[in-house]
Amino acid sequence: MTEQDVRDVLNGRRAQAARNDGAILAAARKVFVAEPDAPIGAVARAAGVGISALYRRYPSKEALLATLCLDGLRQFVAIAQTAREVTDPWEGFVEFLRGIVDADVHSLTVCLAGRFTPTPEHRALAMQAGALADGILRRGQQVGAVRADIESTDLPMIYEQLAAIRHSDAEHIRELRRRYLDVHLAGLRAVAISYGELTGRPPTQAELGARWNRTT
Amino acid sequence: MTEQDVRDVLNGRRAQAARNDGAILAAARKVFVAEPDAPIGAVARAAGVGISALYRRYPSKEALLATLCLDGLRQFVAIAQTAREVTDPWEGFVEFLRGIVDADVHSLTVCLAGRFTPTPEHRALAMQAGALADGILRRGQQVGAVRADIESTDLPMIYEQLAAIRHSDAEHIRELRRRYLDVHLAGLRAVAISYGELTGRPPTQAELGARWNRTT
DNA sequence: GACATAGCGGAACGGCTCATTCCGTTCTGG
DNA sequence: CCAGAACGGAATGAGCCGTTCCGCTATGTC
Repeated sequence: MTEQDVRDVLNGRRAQAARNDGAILAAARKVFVAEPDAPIGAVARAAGVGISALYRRYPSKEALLATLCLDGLRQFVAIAQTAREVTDPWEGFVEFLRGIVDADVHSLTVCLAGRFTPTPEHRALAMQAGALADGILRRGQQVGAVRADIESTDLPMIYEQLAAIRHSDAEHIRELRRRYLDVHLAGLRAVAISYGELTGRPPTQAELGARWNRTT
Repeated sequence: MTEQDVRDVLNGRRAQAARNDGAILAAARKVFVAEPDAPIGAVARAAGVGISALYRRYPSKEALLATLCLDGLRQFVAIAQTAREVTDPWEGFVEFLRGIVDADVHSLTVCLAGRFTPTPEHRALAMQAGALADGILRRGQQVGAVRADIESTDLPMIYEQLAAIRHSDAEHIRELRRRYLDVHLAGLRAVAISYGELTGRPPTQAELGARWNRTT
């Protein structure tokens, strides 16, 4: 058994399949985060496998999306729980938002919702996620760090706005999102307290102008 | 002639056609702002006309989009010029952003760009629009109202984020966008100056939760 | 060493959407 | 009373995409 396991790790049909499991899920995440209604063939290509390798694991596109979304929700909960451990309420709030935005969890959850029939598990996790976020927000408000006229239903709108930033490659997107999250945070800070310098650089003229250059 | 003109205004094939001109453009604006790649039939339905009425005026979907975008750019320029007249630099900056967001100009311009081949006129107007916005921003910064680490290429990202808010009906969307524009403005105000209370109400739980309720 | 088969790549299929065209009808302006 | 402008909507044809199917390979077992 041991010897076989070792072989399985390196080559062997079964090991390859196991590796494909991860590759497919990772590719799906990348593809669907970038383009929520990408064709399923794009996922296969990104994973470097054929379409059938994909259908062997998920009976339909919908099932794949549902799985992906479930992952996203779990990630959301994990991020929120980590942020809750931070002692300073404001710091925790900031870490929470940064975590959500960096991991692009919003694209994995809300942007995918509506494209598959949610299971009770989806709903339960979504509710838990909401409750956690609510707690983090309230804690920040109670110590006067976060402005009081924000409600927990405002938070998804913040993620949504930041998730709408979709320029070029993933690396650059993260940088831009962090920049504008800083603006949001400055706006969310309780009255008359500045949050600090912006991080990252704004987009360049060339990047923005690219949209006007189609010639086909 | 006079008598004929009067009749034209009330009924008459030609008058009906003239009215359709406006109806079609208005419908197209409404439809494409809400859903940038809506089918052209949706525009016809929204305008209450047949498809051929539409093709009589525009040789293709692309031509319609190009016209719409041109309108949007002109509107952008008009809004910026009005805002520039405002004496107080900060007030002018605020009015500018509010105007852009309320009129959903971003959806008419950038969101449509890439869906048609831009003409030189598009490019020229886009450049003029950019220059105007740049001036409004700089003026706000020079008097210390707008934080200094913002650049003019940041502005389109602000519109883009706000344009991403697309819940339910137009009325409600405007309210929400104003609310979050307030957050942005608070974040854009120069250090240690609060911008004021949020306007509008956040989305309700029910609105947000609707995304998890698909059962098909 | 042979074979049943898990796992796979990718072509083929069928349904659907959508831009565009076409045709018969209606009504108007002269 | 008619030529034709204007129109509504069905027909067309292309393209996209989810899903299925088929032939192949390498593996694990007897």
